[in-house]
Amino acid sequence: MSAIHERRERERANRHQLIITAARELAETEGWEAVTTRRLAERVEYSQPVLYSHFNGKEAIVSAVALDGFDELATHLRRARQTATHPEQPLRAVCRAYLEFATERPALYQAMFVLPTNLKFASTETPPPLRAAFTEFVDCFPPTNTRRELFAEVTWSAVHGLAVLSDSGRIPQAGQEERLDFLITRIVDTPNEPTTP
Amino acid sequence: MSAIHERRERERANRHQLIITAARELAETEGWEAVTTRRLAERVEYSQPVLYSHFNGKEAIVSAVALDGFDELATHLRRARQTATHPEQPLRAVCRAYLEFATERPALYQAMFVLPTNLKFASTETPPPLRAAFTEFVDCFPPTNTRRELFAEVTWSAVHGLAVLSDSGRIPQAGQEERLDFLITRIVDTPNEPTTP
DNA sequence: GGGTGGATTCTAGCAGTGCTAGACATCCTG
DNA sequence: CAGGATGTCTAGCACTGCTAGAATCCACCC
Repeated sequence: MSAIHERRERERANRHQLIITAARELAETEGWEAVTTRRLAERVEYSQPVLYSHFNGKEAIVSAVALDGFDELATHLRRARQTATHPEQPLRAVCRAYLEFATERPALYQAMFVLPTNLKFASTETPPPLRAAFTEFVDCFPPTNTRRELFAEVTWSAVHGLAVLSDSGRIPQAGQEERLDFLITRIVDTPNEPTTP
Repeated sequence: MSAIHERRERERANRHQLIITAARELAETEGWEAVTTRRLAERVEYSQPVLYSHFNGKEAIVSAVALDGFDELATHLRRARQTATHPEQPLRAVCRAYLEFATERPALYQAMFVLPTNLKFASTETPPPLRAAFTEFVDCFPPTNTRRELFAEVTWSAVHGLAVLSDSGRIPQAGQEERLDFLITRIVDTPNEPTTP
C-alpha cells in the first residue's frame, strides 16, 4: 500500500514544481501581468482547480517563485563574494552581482521584492533562502563591526533602489555602473564608526 | 456663445480634479487595489464612462494623482532644504523629509514610484513637478561639484530603497532613523571626488 | 475479473475587473 | 418651438481570481 502512494506523492511534487517553473517562465517571457490562472493552467496542461490544490492562491504561487529566486540569489551573491580578493572588494562584488541579478531576471526580481507575497522578512520565521541572501551582505563587513546588520540593510536598500528605479525607467539605464561605483566608494572607503553616538 | 462654454469648461475642469482627489482619497484610505472604476465612479456620483471622457484609462488617473504628488513632494523637500542651516545639513534634511513623505502618504508614494504610470522620467518631456522634486536633491550638493546629478540619483535611489522596503515590510519599520543617519553620514562626510578617474 | 469507495480532476459558474458601443436625455441654438 | 449637437447612462464584452459540485479514474477487495 505504500509504494504506490509514494509514487503518487512523487508525481504530485513534480507537478508542484512544474507549476512553479511554468509560472516563472511565463513571467520572465511576458511579464507577471500575463500570468493568469487560466494561462498557467493551460501551460501545465491541467485545469485551474489543480492549481488551488497545490497553492492557496495566486499570491502563494508568486511566493514560491520568489523563494526559488532567493535561493539562486544567495548562491549568486556567495560566488561573487568568494571570488573577490582585495580586502575592500567583497561588498563591491556582491552589489554588482546583485544588480546583475536584478537586471537579468527582472520578473523574478519583481516576485522577490516588489510584488506582494506571503514571505516573512526580518522575522524568526524568515525562510532560510531569504536569510542566506541577506547574510551575504552582512558577511561583507568584518565580524568586529558591531553594526554589520545595519550596514547590510542600508547597502541592500540602496542597491535595491538602484535596481527598481532603473527597471521601471525612472532612472536612465545607462550610468548604472557609475552610480554603483559612487555608492560603494562612499560606503566602503570611510572610517568604520560614523559620527553620532 | 462664449460665456456659457466657459462655464461648461470650468465645470468640466472641476470634475476632472474631483476625480483625481477622489481616487487619491480612496487609495489613501483603502489602498490602490480598492480603487476600481466602479467604486471611483460611484464616489464622484457619475457613471464609469465619464471617467473615460476625462482620462485615457485607469493608468492615466493614477498618473494624474502621482503628478499632484510630485508637486507636493517638491515643495515639501524645498521647505526642508531651506530651513536647514548647517553647511552639511541640507541633504540630511531633504532625505528625512523624503522618508517622512513616503511613510505618511504610502498610497500617494506608490502612485509616484511603484505603480506603472505614463510619466516620463529623466527625459526632455519630464513634467516640471518631477524635475522640481529631483532638483531638490541636486541642490543639496554645491554647484562646483561636477557630478551633482549622479550624487542626487544615488541618494534618491538609496532613500527610495529604504522607503519601499520598509513600506512593504521587507525591512523592519524600526531603525529607519538610524539607517538614514548611517547613509547620510557616508554620503556627506566624505571627500568630494572619489577614487576612480 | 468486476464492483465499489475514495481520491482526483474537470466543467461550469460566481462576483468582480477595465473598458466601450449604442441608446437615451439634455440643453443651446436658429 | 423644432433641430441638432453635447453630454450621460445602460448594458454588455472579454477578462480576472477563485470554487461548488458533477464526473472520472483507479487502487483495492472479494
